[in-house]
Amino acid sequence: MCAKTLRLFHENRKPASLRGRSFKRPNPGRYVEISDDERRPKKKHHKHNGMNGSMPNGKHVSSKKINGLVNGTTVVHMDDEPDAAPVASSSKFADIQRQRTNLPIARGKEALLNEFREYDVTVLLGETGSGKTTQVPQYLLESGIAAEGMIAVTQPRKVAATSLANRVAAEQNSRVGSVVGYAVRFDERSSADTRIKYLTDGMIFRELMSDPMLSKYSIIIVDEAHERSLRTDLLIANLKTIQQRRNASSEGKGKGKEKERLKIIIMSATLDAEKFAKFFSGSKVIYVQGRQHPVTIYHSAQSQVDYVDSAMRTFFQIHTDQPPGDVLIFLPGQEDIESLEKSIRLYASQLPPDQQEVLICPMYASQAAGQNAKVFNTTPSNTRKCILATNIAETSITIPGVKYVIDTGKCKEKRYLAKNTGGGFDTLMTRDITKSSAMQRAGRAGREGPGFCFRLYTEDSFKNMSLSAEPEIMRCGLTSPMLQLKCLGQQLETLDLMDRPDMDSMIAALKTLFLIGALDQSGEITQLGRDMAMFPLEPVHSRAVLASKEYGCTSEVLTIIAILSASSNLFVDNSDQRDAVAESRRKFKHASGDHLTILNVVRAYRDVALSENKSGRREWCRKHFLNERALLEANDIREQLQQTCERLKLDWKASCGERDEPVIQSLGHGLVMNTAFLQPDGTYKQAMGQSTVKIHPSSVLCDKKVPTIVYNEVVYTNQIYARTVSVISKSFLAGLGALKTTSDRPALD
DNA sequence: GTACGATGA
Repeated sequence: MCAKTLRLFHENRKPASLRGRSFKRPNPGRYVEISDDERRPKKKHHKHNGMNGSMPNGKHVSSKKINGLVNGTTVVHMDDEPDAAPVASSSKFADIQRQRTNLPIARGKEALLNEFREYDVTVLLGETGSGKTTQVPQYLLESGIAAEGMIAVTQPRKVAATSLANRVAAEQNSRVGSVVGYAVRFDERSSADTRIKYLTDGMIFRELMSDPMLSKYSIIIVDEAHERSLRTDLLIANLKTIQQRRNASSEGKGKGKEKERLKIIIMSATLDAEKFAKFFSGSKVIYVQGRQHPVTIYHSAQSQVDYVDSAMRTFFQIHTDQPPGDVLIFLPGQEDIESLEKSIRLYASQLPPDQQEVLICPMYASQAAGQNAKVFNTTPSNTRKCILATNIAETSITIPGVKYVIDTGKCKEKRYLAKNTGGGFDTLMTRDITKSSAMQRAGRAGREGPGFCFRLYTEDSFKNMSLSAEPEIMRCGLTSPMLQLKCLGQQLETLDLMDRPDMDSMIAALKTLFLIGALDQSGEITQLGRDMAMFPLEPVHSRAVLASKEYGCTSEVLTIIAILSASSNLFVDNSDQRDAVAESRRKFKHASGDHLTILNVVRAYRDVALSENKSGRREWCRKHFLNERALLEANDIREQLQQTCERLKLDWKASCGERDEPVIQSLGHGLVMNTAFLQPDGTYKQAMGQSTVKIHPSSVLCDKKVPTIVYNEVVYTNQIYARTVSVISKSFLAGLGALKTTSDRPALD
């Protein structure tokens, strides 16, 4: 390959437009197309001499320019004014209203409303941000279709729910929390006046527990349904039966009962529409045309084995040949981001001095928040920003100024491997992205003007990609959803889902729930199980909290569980400074293992928090390689858990002082199936399963050869590793029945 | 002898 010219990109002959090509309408007669006739005129592309140029490593790359629009829309820029003044000055308000009427969806307003009036379920197709998510709820409210009920708009992510509510409140010239409100975990703004409520799908699923018919709402809009998040799938399944019951009971009761009826609107990207339409028989599919700046897509001519190296070469090709504009590179994970950062730095330092500077911004969820925020800083003059990001930049965060996207075509995906013993493993594997993901990534180049996307895979690879990701419910552990459904009197096994998970995963979840006492032998939920479902935690964790009552150590257990269930890791890890990280961790080390080590860290942080200000605390965390975000989030979680404890009459202040046994034994009640005993070769054999696990090298117990262990989770990489490990006494395990043979347990299948 | 895609309650 080194001798001959590497032709990286080739011409993509047809525009990758969705309309009429990739997207086939299953039944054209059922569709209403609402589009603007005079589409935004395509701007003439800046004429340049193709993409020819020599790369820093001497390799020659060439390709031709093509035209092509990626896919719909994105006209409303949610990030523009997330905190617009509640009562805007008249000119600003007029400006907002002008923007509203300029949206493509505005022209179809009356046609849309007619469909909403007529059909109980509508599937509304169009890209995220086309205006449908902000406008449709307002149209429904203003037209009176919602009657006296509320309109719920569900979102898979918290930031989306809050920023949408802010935007729509501004459009209604009101303050968030009055007519337009939102509800996400740890943050709610709504009042008796609230008619449009943006909330996370997890939030509305929780509401089912106290209001199984969701009677407050007359219209429920499920947005981003194509993402098929676990909670969206569960919500959709429930909405179907709720609607059947509500609309059946409101028949023949006259007009006054109109608000009891429920209307459902499913909003999705254009792929996969038929599945939703099929699931809701009698639904109407509506297609909303959107618009976006054109994005020119290049595919590589040959498949690229080393995508990090290709990304580096492509970046410099853009940097040396192309007009200003920031570059966004999609990579699967932190490791690749770090290695690409190094090589770009190395080559950038060798560029001739008349070249623009390169500013590299790595971006991934586990990175410190301050580092991630750097992408939003304005780029210094004579500098090109190069953002190296994971999937976080695909949906969650929108970065302004991006004109070029480099797409490696890879992402990481978690998968749960069910074991018939109850506990399974999570694995994280790098895999090819899907078509919808590829289009979403390309679309990131066309938010502010015409853009370019370089795909480091061939056009054939693109064609062979699956349409959209496998629904989350098919690839994750099910103990928590199964328990919540049991609480609602439902069975995951028989629920009318769009996709049903494997039997193995469901059996594993049933066994786990039985072993921790949430279900009895016949699979019925126990009182203990109902108490467990009250906590916003994984059942194995809520079991530990409940067990702490007998041991008088709820305070300690809550602290540990809050950290374990925070979304980011407490210990930051940086491959360069591994030794320093290990050294600093030793200061907090507790002989019994990682759980009490965590407790030591939180206690130390609390002491620091008493004497230091915000920056002092941050500095202390940085010095000790601790993720302050995890500590802050855990603090919020702990407060929420305390409230749940109060409802259950559980004294959350109960403390066992410096004793460690009570804490570990409480955890043991929840993590029964996550126990193992030492074998002669130094590995551990699971007490409840056949697998052999090793203690993860990051554990304080690694190489300590303690006889029996309890651990928070297993991750399968090259080997099966137990993470967050503590010593547990053998007699305690025997008492739990964890060392008995599997034949003692009743058959659950 | 070493993992860390993204979410959510």
